[in-house]
Amino acid sequence: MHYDFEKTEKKWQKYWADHKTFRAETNLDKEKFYVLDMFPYPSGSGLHVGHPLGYIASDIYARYKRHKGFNVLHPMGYDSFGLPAEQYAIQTGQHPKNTTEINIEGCLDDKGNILPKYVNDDGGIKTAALIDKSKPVTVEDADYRDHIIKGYRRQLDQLGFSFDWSREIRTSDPKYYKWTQWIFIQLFNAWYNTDSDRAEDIKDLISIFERDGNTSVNAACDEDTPDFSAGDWKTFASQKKQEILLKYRLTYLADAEVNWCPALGTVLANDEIVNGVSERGGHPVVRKKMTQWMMRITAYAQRLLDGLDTIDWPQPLKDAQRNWIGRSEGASVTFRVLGSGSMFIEVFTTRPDTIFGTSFMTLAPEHELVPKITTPGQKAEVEAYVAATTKRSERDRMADVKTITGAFTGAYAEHPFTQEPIPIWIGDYVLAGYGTGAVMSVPCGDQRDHDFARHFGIDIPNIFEGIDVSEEAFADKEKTIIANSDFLNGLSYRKSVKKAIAELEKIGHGEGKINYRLRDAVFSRQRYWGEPFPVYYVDGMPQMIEEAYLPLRLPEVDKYLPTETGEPPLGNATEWAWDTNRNEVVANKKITPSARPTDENVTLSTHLPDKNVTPSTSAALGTGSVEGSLESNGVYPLELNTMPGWAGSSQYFNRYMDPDNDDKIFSQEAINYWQDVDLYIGGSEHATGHLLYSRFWQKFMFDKGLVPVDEYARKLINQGMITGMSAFVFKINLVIHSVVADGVNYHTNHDSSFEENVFVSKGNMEKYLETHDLMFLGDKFSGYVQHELSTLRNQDYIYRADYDIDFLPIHVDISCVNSSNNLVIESFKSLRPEFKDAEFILENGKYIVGREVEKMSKSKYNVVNPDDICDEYGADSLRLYEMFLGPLEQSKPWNTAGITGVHSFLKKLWKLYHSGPDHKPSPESLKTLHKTIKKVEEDIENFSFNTTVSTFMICVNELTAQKCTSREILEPLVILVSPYAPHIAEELWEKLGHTESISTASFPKFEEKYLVESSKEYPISFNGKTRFTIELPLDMDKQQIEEAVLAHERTQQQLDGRTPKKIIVVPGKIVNIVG
RNA sequence: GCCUUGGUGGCGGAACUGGUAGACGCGCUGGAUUCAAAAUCCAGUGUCUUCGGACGUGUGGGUUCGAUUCCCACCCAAGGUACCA
Repeated sequence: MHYDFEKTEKKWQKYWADHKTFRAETNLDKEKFYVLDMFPYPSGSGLHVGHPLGYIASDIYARYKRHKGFNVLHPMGYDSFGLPAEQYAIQTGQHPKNTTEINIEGCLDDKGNILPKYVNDDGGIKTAALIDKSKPVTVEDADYRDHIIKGYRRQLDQLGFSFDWSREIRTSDPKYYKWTQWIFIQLFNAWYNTDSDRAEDIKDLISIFERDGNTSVNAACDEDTPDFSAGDWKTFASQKKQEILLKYRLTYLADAEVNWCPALGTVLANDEIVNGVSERGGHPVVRKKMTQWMMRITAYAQRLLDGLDTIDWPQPLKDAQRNWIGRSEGASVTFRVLGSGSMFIEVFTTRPDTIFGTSFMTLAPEHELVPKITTPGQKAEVEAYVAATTKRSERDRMADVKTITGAFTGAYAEHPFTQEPIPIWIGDYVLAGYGTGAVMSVPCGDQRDHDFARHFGIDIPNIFEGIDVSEEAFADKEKTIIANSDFLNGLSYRKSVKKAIAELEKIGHGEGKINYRLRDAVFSRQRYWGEPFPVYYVDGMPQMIEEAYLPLRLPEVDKYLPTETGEPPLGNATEWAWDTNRNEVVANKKITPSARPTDENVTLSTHLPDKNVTPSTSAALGTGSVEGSLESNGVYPLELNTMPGWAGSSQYFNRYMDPDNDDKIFSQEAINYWQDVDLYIGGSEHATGHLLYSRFWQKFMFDKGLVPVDEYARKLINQGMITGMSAFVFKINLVIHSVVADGVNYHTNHDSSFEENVFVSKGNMEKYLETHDLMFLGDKFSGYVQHELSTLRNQDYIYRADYDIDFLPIHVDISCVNSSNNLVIESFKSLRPEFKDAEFILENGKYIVGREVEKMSKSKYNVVNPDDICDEYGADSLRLYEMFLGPLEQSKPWNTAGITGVHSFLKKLWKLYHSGPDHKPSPESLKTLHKTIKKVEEDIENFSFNTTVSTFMICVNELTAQKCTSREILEPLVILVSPYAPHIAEELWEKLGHTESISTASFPKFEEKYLVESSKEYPISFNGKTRFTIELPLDMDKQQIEEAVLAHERTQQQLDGRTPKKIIVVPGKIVNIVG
């Protein structure tokens, strides 16, 4: 009976689905274990072999925990809002809802036939259902399956994962995003009390305002929040009160400097920008002021930092988050601007101990005081400089950090201690967005200040004892001893910082302060395919839709682009107004007349002084009628922005615990039982995005008393990338150039290049590069070169003619390359028609391609599809092989050839269970089994899945050699294997006579007694180098071992008459003879 | 520049708290089986060698009876981050 993996795998996948084997239920009698994967964005191009790596690992762990008796929650879903579906919609008009559904469900039925709803009347297949849109196909085409989207679900199912699909969630499903909107409302109705260090209800804040005003409130709020008394509060109009409350809410509207990406027509968060361009598409990003929803994540900066100490996450990931939050300890210091009366410049410094070394101050060019303090004489220069910096893009400024630029404002500040005047400069090395946008410049202690001072000829006073600072700033805190600094003289760094802060506080010029790099997160996106905000505007002020009327569903639109007036795509909707009487979405035309957006009232600007605010959300910011107004009919414009991609992923892990609950985000029973994620597996690219935002929301939910713990994932593992083995052909790139003499001058012409495609085999290319001999590049080509050169050289006006050759590597599809790196030229030509006339220069009759490890991607033609691997070797082989490839967290290259190793292991395993009747096990077999149990259990607990696979191989090799057919061995063994290769395990389990699934069979118990040995092969080493081994009984003591070893003939031979100086005996381990 | 992770055969990778470096698999070589191929099975496979052995875990030092493992300095690669005051 041979191993028919196809039949076996289909059979058990069906069994698991039919019997709902992996359905998780709250079960108070069993200990819970929650294993979570980062849910995927279902893209149309499907999975490649790299994608399932983490899912396989988590599945193994989940299955292992079931064998260990845990009640395991192992859910899966889709992060299904996102840009690709929207861009596809813009191109084709297909509704993102439909393409998303097809990407998940696929468009085939169980038998592989295309579903009728994806077939057009003419028999063609609707484009959304195609992988390759360039090839229209019909159902009659034999190979249509190659062009059809198979669907994420089907691709996942074929790998035999033990997901509880009854808990599936999709972020774009209104039943799910209802709760994303709900959390948004909770955040809106909350403020952060710094005294209690938690989020509290906004109603409580209003009570405080009514009682005491805001002067006694210690809260996370906007910088520009004015002070007011209880009396003031009572006199404020409703609108004014709402404006003030917005400055405290955990999600708030503000006109912020945002990263605007014109090409994508949307703003981007900091973590969506890489090297100054958009992460998606690489488009330029500019700074722009826009009114946007923001998340007050900065309120949680310290707790996000502290929480990292309590969770078992990878060090690099924790470091990335710490870095991103960027806490620095220091002091804020205020400097009075001389002759200005009461203007002050506030700076943040981490080195208050160096305050006596301040010889100038530098403001960011955008600093608000710049126009106010600049003297008439310096005005022209300063304005020119400010104008020049504004023109430079963020990217230019980043790229060019070496050039020192700046301008003197003509103004002076007063040193808080010495009262000396300090010149105030502006310079773009000071960033407006960090700290206060101003620094006290201490050139002796900071290299940037030093460079600036030297460049502009400013004094460099020295305040360090015994250090020369004329050439370079001195920043070594540990070696610092302060001098020339009045009361700080002679003190170390630590002491002088303390003392300086104390003195500053005494004179009211500063205080100890902690500064964070973390900024509040922009939460608005000018896109269609995202969660709508549950927000409408009355009188320009945002109002929340009542929870009972959620979800607010995405409206239908004609097109998915911004409107002609520059509004976000939702501006195209004609039914997008909120009727506050009927609590439903109604047509825009019903909006209260005065609430309609007009050109004059588009800004929310009563508290927003800046004139440059872009009305990107003009309808959203329209003036609604005042409450109780006579003309109000209660219909108001809805918000036109949608939420960013991370909104839906910030609480999904909790929703899985109770995914169908329509009354609550989740029941308290469910959250109290399942608590938190025990193991979370996913990519490290989410370090400063999803993994930070979700921790923030979890802490908020914790403050609200909705979740029992404030960190949601105890352990996190970043799976490494599986890279592809790209293959290249090398195209000859020829340039012939000649130097022309016209009697007076010489100039170089690039006369011609070779237009034909000639590809040189790798060996020939290397030989050419070594020898520069044209014969390695083929007769035709070298003939061409010779001919061109001699033609040129025969011309009188040519002074010199020569050529350059280099080789352009071009990716070839790895399916055209065999395991010996030979190119199958015919398949290459048929896949790439543009090269159908290309010529190939072979070596030994073959074309050898170049290989390089690269990220797997379609554009690199190096993608390996798991479907193909499953067809040829089966899911169990694929699962084992992905684990066998190397450590989970490491990145490693895929090499399909190697899979035969694990595949033949499975065949050997199968044979072991089909080779004879039950016998009593031999002691050797028991030993083999128990050392396997021990090792496998240790390895799984350490997530060392690659070594487990080797252990299985060793075990099966040994049992085969022992001709073991004993049930007492084979039954525990198949349980060990089951998490890794579940299909074959179920089949063999059934073969052993079981009628129930193996999935909850109890994990075998390791028993030491089978491993006890009576003797040991002692390695005998001389000066640490092992030379031979001697078998000795284990019960010998040191003395006996030493005697036995010294008496051995090979020892005498090795010593060659010398007397050993020393003999180290470690019983049970080693003997080392020195001398 | 800074932070993090890593560097072991032709390749992927093993090696527990310092104790026989190269497990396991791929590839390669030879053999068996076969009309032949595939599949399967057996043997070998770090380098050099005067066949005694010598040398070998990025480089150079150190600690130790003994170092891939611990310490110091440096080199290289990958990822993150950057005028962060």
